[in-house]
Amino acid sequence: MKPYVLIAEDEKAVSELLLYNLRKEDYDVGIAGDGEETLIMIDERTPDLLLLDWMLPKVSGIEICRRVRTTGVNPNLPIIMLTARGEESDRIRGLDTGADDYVTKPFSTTELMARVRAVLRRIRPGLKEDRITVGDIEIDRVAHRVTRKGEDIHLGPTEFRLLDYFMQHPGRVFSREQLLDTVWGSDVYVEARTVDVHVGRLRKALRNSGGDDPIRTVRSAGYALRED
Amino acid sequence: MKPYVLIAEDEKAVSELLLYNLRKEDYDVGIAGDGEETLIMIDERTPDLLLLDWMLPKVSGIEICRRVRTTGVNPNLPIIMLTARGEESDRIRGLDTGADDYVTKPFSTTELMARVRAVLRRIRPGLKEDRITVGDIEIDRVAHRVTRKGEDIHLGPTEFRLLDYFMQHPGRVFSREQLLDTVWGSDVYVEARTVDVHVGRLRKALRNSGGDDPIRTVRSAGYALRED
DNA sequence: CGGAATTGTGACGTTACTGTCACATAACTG
DNA sequence: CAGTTATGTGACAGTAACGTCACAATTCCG
Repeated sequence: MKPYVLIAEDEKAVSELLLYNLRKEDYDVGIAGDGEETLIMIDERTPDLLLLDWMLPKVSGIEICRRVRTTGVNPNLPIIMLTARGEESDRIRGLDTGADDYVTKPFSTTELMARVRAVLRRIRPGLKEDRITVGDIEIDRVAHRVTRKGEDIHLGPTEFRLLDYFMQHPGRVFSREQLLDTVWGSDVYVEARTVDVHVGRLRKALRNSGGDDPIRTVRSAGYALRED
Repeated sequence: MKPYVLIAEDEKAVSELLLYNLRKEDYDVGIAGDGEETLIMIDERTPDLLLLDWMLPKVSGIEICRRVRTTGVNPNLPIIMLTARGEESDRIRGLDTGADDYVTKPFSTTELMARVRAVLRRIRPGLKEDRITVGDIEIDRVAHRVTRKGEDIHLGPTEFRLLDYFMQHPGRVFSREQLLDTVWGSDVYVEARTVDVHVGRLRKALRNSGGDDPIRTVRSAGYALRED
């Protein structure tokens, strides 16, 4: 199951940047805009990680941190503090209140994501990342494995990437050119018709494990994965 | 019992400053001056926390970090990296290698102490076991012994580490580069194809004790251990 | 130091994947 | 319905990846 990361952040721009990047790394994400909301959302579903702004309306980040540590459902809930302040006294206060890590705004997203991975790896060692299920098809991007109705399906590298891409955007139609750009790479030149052949191979492989064709041909537009 | 903190730091001034402050906060403290010494001291008495300089003579800090994570007596040993470098790429590399936290020199002792408290306060769930079983294969990391269906299997050091790493992440595919980084070490250069040969040897050894090939080749991606 | 064990690497045969063509089939259009 | 356009698919040849072997280099150990 995907790790659930809760963002408690007042600034819209920051929280949406985080949302975007966390989703890209395949986490479940929730956003709380102020302190009260944060406490409620933690109660509703215990996050695996809390990205917590120091300054939050209504209830401050540091107060939330303290409450989680002393009274929360999961007192060990990993917390990464976000703050605009850089003064040392505050940093120490943040860590001593029980935050596991501390990032100063403006932060680099790449670095923050690395910290997120570091914290989550600690909490859930051997975490199964990156699994997507659409209908009866499941793709495990880490194990590089595809199953349909539990049955294993062998795909070549290109077919795998193709399916992977479709499954990241179920229902959406992609032109042959788009698929070539993203699945093949923008720097190689191959005929557009090649996509047809590989879609055909992918279909064949998926058909072998029962069920009907999950790929929809959209005439004069491209292909899409059925949402189901 | 007092927590035992091991300092691995080349600079005398820094390590003595740390020693002084850690003792003041009532920790047991050990000091290792270079990489080799660090590895020996970890063997002698497993620390509760390692303060690890990035640049160490003989064996680099990052290499020690990696070894602790992949082959150490306690792969979950908390590590705080100390470094003079501040470049982002290094910071990320440090975190991704498995460091729990990261402090840039010159650091404030008060802040570092706060981080030490933060790390030690944290409870580490799911300590890595001495023994792992995947399918009919069992690996005993303490006794350095591998069995399949009860039968003993002799593996060379590299094959052992390779299998160990696979078994820590069953099902997950690793590229040759990843395997070289983690199993061989980030500082040695060997051909990627070397992995093939060792995987071949591992396969052969495992096949000898009956059963079929537990290692899955993922074309153009790498290798993985079958989960079973 | 010398033999044994372990590890690295070039060579080579084999397999699997890929892109393209040619033609068959299906879908649109008027 | 016939012509046109778009799509499906088998065949094939070129290529890259793979597994294994043989041997070289290195390390280990007495």
